[in-house]
Amino acid sequence: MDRETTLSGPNNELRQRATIRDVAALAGVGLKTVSRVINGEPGVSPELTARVRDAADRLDFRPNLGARSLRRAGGKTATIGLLLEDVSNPFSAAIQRAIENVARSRGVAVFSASVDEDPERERALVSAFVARRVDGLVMVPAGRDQSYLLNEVRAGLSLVFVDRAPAYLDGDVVLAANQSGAEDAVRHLVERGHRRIAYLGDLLTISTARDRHAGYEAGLRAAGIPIDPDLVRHDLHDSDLADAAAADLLRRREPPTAIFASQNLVTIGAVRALRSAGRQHDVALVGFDEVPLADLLEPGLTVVAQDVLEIGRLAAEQLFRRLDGDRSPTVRQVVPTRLIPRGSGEVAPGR
Amino acid sequence: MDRETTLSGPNNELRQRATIRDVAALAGVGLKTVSRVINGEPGVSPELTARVRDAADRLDFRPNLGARSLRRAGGKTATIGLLLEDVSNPFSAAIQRAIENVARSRGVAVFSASVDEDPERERALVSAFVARRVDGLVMVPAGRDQSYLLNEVRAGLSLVFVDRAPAYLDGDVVLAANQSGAEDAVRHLVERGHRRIAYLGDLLTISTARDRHAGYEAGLRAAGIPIDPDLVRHDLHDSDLADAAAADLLRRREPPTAIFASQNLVTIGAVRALRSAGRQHDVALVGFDEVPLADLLEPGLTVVAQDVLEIGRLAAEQLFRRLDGDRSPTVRQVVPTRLIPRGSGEVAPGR
DNA sequence: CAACGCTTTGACAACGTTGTCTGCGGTTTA
DNA sequence: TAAACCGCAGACAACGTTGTCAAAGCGTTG
Repeated sequence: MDRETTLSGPNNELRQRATIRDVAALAGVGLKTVSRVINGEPGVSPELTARVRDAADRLDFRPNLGARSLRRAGGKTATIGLLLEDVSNPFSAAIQRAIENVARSRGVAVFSASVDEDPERERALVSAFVARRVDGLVMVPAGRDQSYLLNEVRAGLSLVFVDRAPAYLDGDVVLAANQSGAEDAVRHLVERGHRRIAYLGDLLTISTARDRHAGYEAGLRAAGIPIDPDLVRHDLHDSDLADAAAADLLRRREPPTAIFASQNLVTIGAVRALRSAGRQHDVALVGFDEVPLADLLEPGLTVVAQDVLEIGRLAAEQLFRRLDGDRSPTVRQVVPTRLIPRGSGEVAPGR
Repeated sequence: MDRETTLSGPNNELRQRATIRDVAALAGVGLKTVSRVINGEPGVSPELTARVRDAADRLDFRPNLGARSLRRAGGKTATIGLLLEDVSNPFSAAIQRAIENVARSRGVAVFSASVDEDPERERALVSAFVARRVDGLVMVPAGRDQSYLLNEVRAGLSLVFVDRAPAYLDGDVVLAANQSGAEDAVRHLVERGHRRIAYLGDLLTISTARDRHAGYEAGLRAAGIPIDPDLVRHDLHDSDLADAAAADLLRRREPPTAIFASQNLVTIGAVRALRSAGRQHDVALVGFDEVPLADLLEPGLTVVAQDVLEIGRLAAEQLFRRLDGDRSPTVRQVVPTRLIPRGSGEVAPGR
């Protein structure tokens, strides 16, 4: 078979993309008639409809959505933007996928971008998406102040926050039960006899980290265990920092008998530190958020799992509800977490 | 501090977004003058420039990029599309991130979408992106025939393929050294004395899977080992299928002493099967492509790693080269793989 | 048979922006 | 002193599409 087509062949002249005008000319009808056929509007005779369809096919006509949304009332672009922490981390990736699924069913295209915890980048990306007139935005806020978005919202932008609540702005949010999930983790450890439970947490600028830390403290308080500030480490934003912090804790005179790691990468760092010290079977570990292959480690990794796909799905649905005209007061949706025991969280206090 | 802003407050009327016309009116100048200031074109007096800037700020003016690209010559939208297998798998996510990094530096926004190995969806997504007039597309082809893209390319769309070569279309490609990487894996196992080496592979419709399979066969041939079709399993597109296939192989009368798993999820399935059978220290395993936490498993997982970020980066750079007007013949860039021994691939043949 | 109504069609303006071109003062040059 | 030129400003058309409206054709009604 000889169907191979080559871009450098003689047929390579770049002909302009056909417009509605070209189609009209070829079909021998007026512009508006073509427009009507394309949009399936009624009131065009079967004969002309066929002629237009044929001409459009022949010219490989593709309506220009940009031009359309410029003209159409409301100016919807059937496009949304997604601001994530980092598209390549599994949490962000799962959110993105869930949102894509909902958007797909509505013929809406999705821009996505990584904010990398940089407030300036957050603003720049919002600006870039607004310049492209996205209908709405799903975002994980990074900065400490989202009030700058008010103007956009007034101008008609719909907005839903995921994973973290916005600051200085009232908006729809979908997030995990961070505090109660962290409390569950601590209770789980306390029930197994632990009293020296360390906390390893992400950047304190991140509201989710603060919530989980609050849950950690609440869990200890509920058990009547005093909080030992020496067992608490914040601002561990990657797994190397977490590894180092955990290693440091393990070297203390009175090391913790259990660790609560409040995030993905932090958990991985803690696993590494325990491995290096050969303590993975002595010191208990519960992580917040699922880790890939957690069940294949030894011991299996006990985690407080978030239903990330559900969080993404709810966020997308809330966004589309707003896009469909829902003007009711803002909503805060909390998705429950689930503690999954796999071994590491069931290690008893040693000695 | 009382900066909290509420979307349901009295200031909530939706005022239209300001246009260049509003800015011109407020500044008391002509349209074109505003346009010049926005675009930093020379030839506007400092005084008027200041007036326009001020008016634009006051109205929170954001130029409409859609309208701009409609008018501007060439009609570039500073937007590209990305078609991946599934944004939520680590390979796709890494590609996406690498491409975003390059696009970011050029002020280009990125649409992304998951094709899920569905050729119809591939076409639908291309269509959706073309309708939005993306300047270019980076894609992992899913269907068996990409010749339908020729019309788009003629109409000026730039196109780069990643991870797999297109079929029936000549286009730029960036991919890993699939065949030689697979050969390396087999050689590694042969050197440790294995002769019964199983192959677990992804869908044969995927060119990458075919290439890796070819590498597997070449590796065996080079070692003078006859190919045993009973040790070869294709079309394992998720880790459950791979798990089942591996379990089945292990139950055979003459089980393999080593397994080559030709893809991410397949490798994970194989790990699970070895674990369930308690054979992870008897049967060697080498996977193609990195697996998260591979170093934390026991034994550590030996893999042929692809430099995914590099692949993504090269693809994006090639795309932008095309967008910048490069019309040279199409290029095929092959990124070398690297075998990372971590334990599972160094298990000696048993008994 | 005039008046009306219905269906089908297309001319035209407009969406927000920028490329082209012309106009206006003022200066330099022939 | 006229001619040419400069720097600056804005009027206008156009990009590809759709909303509005009017016209044309044709049948129905009083």
